Parts: sequence; structure tokens; C-alpha cells
Amino acid sequence: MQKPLIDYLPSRIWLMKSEPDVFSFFDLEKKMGQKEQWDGVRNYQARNFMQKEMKVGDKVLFYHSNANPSGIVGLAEVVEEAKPDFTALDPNSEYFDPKATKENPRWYAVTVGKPQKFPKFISLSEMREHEPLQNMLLLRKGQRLSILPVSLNEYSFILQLARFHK
DNA sequence: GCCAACGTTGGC
DNA sequence: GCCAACGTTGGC
Repeated sequence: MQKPLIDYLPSRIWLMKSEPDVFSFFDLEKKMGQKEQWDGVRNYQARNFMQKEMKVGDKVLFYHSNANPSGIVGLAEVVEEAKPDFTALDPNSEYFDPKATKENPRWYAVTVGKPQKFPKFISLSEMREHEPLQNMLLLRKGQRLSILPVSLNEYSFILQLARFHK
């Protein structure tokens, strides 16, 4: 019997996946103001995390998915609470959702900023090697959610692996 | 490119 | 509400 996701809440630490070909950690670093709304999420569970659970100041482990290799590149932070994701209303956007309206935007997204690159990149395969990370939601078979809560112990361990001290 | 494991949609 | 068909995610 696996622990349901909801048992990990409330969390103040999150792992957010992004495909680097679409939007990478380095894109965030280069972004004006070094912040970006996390738009394009079209999964209800991930949206609910952003809309209902994520608060300004929450820590974000920035994960590159579909990458060579996939893994955590650095730390970031929630800098603005969830607001409507207007890409859903834009017919020219690949994230357009015909069911979204101005009155009911349907999709919401937090804004992520304050990127801090890890001295050492943490690959997915490295995470699998470490006992203290074996219960990470990220490592669960079949877990595809793009936003996942992270426990404090997992977070501390990852910061050590990444040689990140602050 | 393959494909397992999910999530979503829509007919009934 | 069930569930088959389809679409997506993301590691490999």
C-alpha cells in the first residue's frame, strides 16, 4: 500500500519538471527579472498543487525531464501565487484550451524565480542510488506528475548531494 | 523511436 | 458510472 500524494501535504518544497528544450533552468536564469509563470500545465492534480498548496517562498527543485541526462539542475522559489494561465485563452498558443474562458480560466500557474544553480547536477540515476531518496515520489514507478511535493529530509539530502550550502 | 503507465474523453 | 479508445509523459 503506497502512501497517497495528499499525505505529503502541506509541503513547502516542490519538484517541478520542465523539458529543457521547451523551458530550461538556464532560460529562467536569463529571463528578465529571473522569473517566469509556470504556464502550460494541463493536468488537474498539478494545477491543484499550484492553485491550492503552493505559497510564495516555497522552495522549488528545478528538474529537467526528457533530457540527457534528466535530473535536478538547481533551486528556485515560488515568487508569485497562482494566477490565471492566459495561454489557455490564446488560440495561437500550443496550450490553448477551448474550454477555458475569461470568467473561468480553468488553468492557473504560480510564478517561479530566484534561480540558484547547484554546484553539482543531480541526475535521476544518481538519485536512485541513494537510500534516503528511495521514497521520493519522483522515483515511483509510473509517476508522471510534473509537480511533486518533496519531504524536508529528501530536500536536505539533495542539497548535500548537490554541494549546495546556504 | 519504443512503450509502460497514466490521464482524459465520450458513447452508452 | 463504466470502460474502451485515445492521448500524453518521460525514461530508456
